[in-house]
Amino acid sequence: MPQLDSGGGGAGGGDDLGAPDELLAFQDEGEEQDDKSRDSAAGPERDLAELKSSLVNESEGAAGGAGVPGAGAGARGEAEVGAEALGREHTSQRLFPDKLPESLEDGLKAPECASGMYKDTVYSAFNLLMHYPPPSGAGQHPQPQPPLHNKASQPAHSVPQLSPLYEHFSSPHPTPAPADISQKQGVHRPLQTPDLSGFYSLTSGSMGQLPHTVSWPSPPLYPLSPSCGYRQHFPAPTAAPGAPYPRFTHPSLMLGSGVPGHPAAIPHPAIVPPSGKQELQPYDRSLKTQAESKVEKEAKKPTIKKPLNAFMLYMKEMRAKVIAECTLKESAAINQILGRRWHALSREEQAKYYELARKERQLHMQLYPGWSARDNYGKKKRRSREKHQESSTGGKRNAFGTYPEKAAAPAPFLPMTVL
DNA sequence: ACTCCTTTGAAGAAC
DNA sequence: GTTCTTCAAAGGAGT
Repeated sequence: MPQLDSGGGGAGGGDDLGAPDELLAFQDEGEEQDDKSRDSAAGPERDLAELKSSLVNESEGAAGGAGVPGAGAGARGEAEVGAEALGREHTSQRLFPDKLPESLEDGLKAPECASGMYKDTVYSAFNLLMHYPPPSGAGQHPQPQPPLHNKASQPAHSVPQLSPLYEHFSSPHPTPAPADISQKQGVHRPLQTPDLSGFYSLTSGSMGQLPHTVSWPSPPLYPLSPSCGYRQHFPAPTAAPGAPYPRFTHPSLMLGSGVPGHPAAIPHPAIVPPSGKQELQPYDRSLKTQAESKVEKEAKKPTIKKPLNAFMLYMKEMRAKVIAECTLKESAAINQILGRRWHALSREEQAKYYELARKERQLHMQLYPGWSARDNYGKKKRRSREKHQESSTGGKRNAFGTYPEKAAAPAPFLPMTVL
């Protein structure tokens, strides 16, 4: 179990919800980090960085090239020239990871590439918002608010919404919890732990007081493939002059009256109609017979989604950035890039997401005590077994998410002592 | 309208 | 205990 500080006693207190898989991840990352700390002469570190770079570019090459059949036209257009060549290079890189083509290496280390990745990495307040919005309780505004999670209301390149856990995680001063967060959704909720109470604490008013940016610690520079080798600036109509990063005003920050104690009436994001569509309006519903409506009610019983894991949280935050930087729109390609970036993160940075995910799970468990991931089994159509087996045994990763290359060289256990 | 793609992590099922 | 499967997000592409 990674020795994650729970943020000033935040999530500690005997909470043992940490996933065992986190250990594996941290073992891998930990080895790298320890190498870094042991040898600042940049020998092993450089090798590792290059290895990571090769991995990243391997996937990005695939994303822009044949690896992703439907890769976005933009990505293809920019990366196509080098993608195939890169792909060939990568083959040799895998075999000889310590030998990175000089030209590629230079390209990867180009300042403009690095700057495009993490230089502006920011945890904007709204960026961390509302994955688990505060359930409306006492003092709730009587007028229903428009749903926040309506995709149509969210511009394609808007920054994604994340949990207030993120806020809590990032903010040293979480606001106190509202008196009652458990009066919605008809779900019995046991007592809240003091730790969790803060995660529902962001009223519309208090959120408005949050700083617009919360910075990560300086992350490692991340090399960009040619497909992401340039920087596309964010359109920033609300950017303040001289601000290092555009200021955004997220709609959710302006919900309700803006008065503390008036949380907006936002449905829990983990609860969605099976179809993902809006429920019928009362007028329409009245046209249905009772039997029909009963059947529909059964069919439309809201689905409680799984809590997001660390990587999902990371993806949710970074997706918009990758889209902007790489002019990619296809999620498959973006996810490949994000997967590589995830591996390129330092373990301290990953630890933040693991910790956040752990709290998400804890919160989810408290919100839905009887819920099981099994409840959602079968609600998606299964993929063809052949394809899935191919992907899991075809040299990518096994069921534990480890890659064959890594599995061949098990890393020694290094206790997690970050934070 | 629905499924696939693609990623990692978590959890349940199957052996 | 180990291995396999499913689902979580995302949105373009294909059926």
